[in-house]
Amino acid sequence: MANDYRLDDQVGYKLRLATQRHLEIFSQHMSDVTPTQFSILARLYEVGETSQNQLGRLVAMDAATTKGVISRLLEKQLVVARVDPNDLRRRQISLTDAGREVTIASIEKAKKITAETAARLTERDVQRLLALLDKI
Amino acid sequence: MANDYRLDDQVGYKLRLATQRHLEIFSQHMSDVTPTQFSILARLYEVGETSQNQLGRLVAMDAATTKGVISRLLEKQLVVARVDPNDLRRRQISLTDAGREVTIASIEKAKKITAETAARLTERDVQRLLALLDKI
DNA sequence: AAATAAATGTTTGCATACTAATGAATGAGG
DNA sequence: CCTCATTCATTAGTATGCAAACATTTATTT
Repeated sequence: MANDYRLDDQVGYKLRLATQRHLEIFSQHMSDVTPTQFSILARLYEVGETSQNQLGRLVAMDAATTKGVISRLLEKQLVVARVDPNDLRRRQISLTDAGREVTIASIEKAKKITAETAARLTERDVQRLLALLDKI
Repeated sequence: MANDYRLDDQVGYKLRLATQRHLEIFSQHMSDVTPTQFSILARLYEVGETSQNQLGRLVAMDAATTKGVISRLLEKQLVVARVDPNDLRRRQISLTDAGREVTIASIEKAKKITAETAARLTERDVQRLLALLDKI
């Protein structure tokens, strides 16, 4: 029966709504960079110079997706790319000085974003939510 | 300090990962329609003929986004549009026979998708997750 | 009632991200 | 050496999302 199916109670549907809400909060606080771009920046800041593909893997992005994100970050001059002399297929990506500044500032903003997204949740709720999402 | 920030522990980041996983499961089971398209179909099946904008609102989509989704459903001949004679701005959207069939079949698939997405969660976990996502 | 303003419905154009398919460089085994 | 499988990156095509624009209707004012 299709009558006992309620769209509003589906995990996927609610995931979309929650993501939507989070994106809205995100763009309010951080208009210069998208969430995807930010995650690349934050990861790059953590690990230092890395190959494009590897970097993508570190944030669970497809190589093609990573390519697009990196292109946009290059345009904004937040990162630079150089060909790895030891392996001509690879492009080593690293933060520019401007990129580092933006990243550090963005991380502070990101904390607020996370806080606002979880505003109606207790600290325990957040931990529980993260654990549940992990299991998916 | 930017050092006490861990990308992997952020709600937004994990939301993206969970969504990613869900999308993968979704496309494996339902390749003819995307999640967004499906939610429109499912809602349309619930409520019957509705204006495009109204329909979008019922699944929490922007009017512009809705337009795109409906266009694709029109191309696939799963829905039809007719101008509301009482209000020439409105386009009334309804399911075609084929659309109804696809929707009913898709709802069954969707149940499996939800089940597989939540495979590692208990029934209680799912309820908890839905409640937590709601609070976001 | 005509004129104007405000609200609503839809569309267009542009940016972002994801997928599948392709080309280039590398390295392992014959 | 080769050639073959693997890895890295890119290209082309599709879907979703938002801001701004346009068209129609409704409300308000004169």
